[in-house]
Amino acid sequence: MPVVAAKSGRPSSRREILLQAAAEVFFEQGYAATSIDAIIERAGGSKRNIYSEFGNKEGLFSAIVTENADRVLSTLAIEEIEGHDLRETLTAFGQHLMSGYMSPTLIGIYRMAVTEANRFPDLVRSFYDEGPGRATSQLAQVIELAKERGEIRADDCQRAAGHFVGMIRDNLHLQVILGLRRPPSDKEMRAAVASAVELFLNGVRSGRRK
Amino acid sequence: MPVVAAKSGRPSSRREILLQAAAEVFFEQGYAATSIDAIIERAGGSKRNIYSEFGNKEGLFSAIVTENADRVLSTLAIEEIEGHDLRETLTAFGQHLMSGYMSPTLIGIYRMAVTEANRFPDLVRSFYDEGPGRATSQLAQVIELAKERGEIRADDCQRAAGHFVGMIRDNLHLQVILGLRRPPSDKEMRAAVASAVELFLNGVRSGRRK
DNA sequence: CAGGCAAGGTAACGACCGTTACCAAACAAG
DNA sequence: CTTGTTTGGTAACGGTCGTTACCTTGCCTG
Repeated sequence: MPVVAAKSGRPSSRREILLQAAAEVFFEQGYAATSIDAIIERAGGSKRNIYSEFGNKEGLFSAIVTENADRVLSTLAIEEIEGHDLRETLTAFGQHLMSGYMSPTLIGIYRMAVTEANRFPDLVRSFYDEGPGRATSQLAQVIELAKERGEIRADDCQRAAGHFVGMIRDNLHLQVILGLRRPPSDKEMRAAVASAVELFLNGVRSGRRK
Repeated sequence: MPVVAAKSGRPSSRREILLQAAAEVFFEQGYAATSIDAIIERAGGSKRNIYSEFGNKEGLFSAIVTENADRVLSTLAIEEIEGHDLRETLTAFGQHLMSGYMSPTLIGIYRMAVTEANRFPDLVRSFYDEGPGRATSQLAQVIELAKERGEIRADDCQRAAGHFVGMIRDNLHLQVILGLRRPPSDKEMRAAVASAVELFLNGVRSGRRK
């Protein structure tokens, strides 16, 4: 009775194809509006494939979210907490953050997380914790260190970090999520991040002016 | 052949009941996962009601979004552009903005707009334009005036306004949208707005320190 | 080569959904 | 009271969906 976790050991290329096709359809149509037939139409083969590999529709969805999320959310992390220059660290982190948020995969997962929050509360919870939540906490550490070095003043570093990631998302992210515009180019992203960093730094910096 | 705009003149209380019940179910389950039966179960009567009043499911959905949005999005507007003190204006505006964003109605519409963007592009477009878009533009005007008065320096007022509304949404809005926490209390909202205003002002202010 | 076994395709089942045809009840007009 | 009309409830229809039973195919083993 292979109900659970169908043969996760074998690295099947078929599985990858199914996941890829399913992700595309899910991201376009949403969970409820996506039919297994539509996925198979894109992936080839038959429905029997999906039910052998993932059990059912929810299993397929969970697999997509967890596997893609693990891969994409890790890019939101800061690699070097101990950056020498705060402005450089913020800029680099902001760009990482923004290109992560703007990636098609994260856009798709984000969209689904919003509407399927009631159906998959655990998935959504871990999505937030390991993505935006962790990124914000890491940034808060960076800010805390800069505060201890006396470079900035901040009452609540966690809150300040939240403000920063909020500025990074901005209306740009909202517009992309709503399908009102395409993701920004690298140049646009750099400009937006630079502007946010400037605003953030000069609002938090203790002494000198640039 | 009453296909269009079924008798919009008469102020029917029945219509209000249907809209209310439908909004609740739509907001909870999403568009695709909501059945007409589920709405009727909550509103009473029979499906014939809905099809007489709204034509079909899409018509019902459009009615919900437009009527609710008109009412809620107007609260995002700034009443007095010519505020005397910038900090006061930003604070008042930020609180308006945040309580608007956190209202159950806007949360629900926001959730649906995200996933049904492909199905209702015009609705989503006008939702953004008349809501976040207009709010940001109005704020940009306020900032522009303050800049002309020499109170602040800002390269791009539209962008700065975007940063501000981004800070207002913050992770709080994201968490509420994802169903990870309940909307903040008035006290929490005031604290978050005050913090954002402080960060924004000191990053943009030309001369003095507080 | 023969036999068993896993994998995949086909088609069907039962449930549900949006929509509408049909009918009964309420009501207005004469 | 009678008749025509409008409103609202019932039930059914066509279609789709998730899921699975059944069967064919090809492969592995002896």
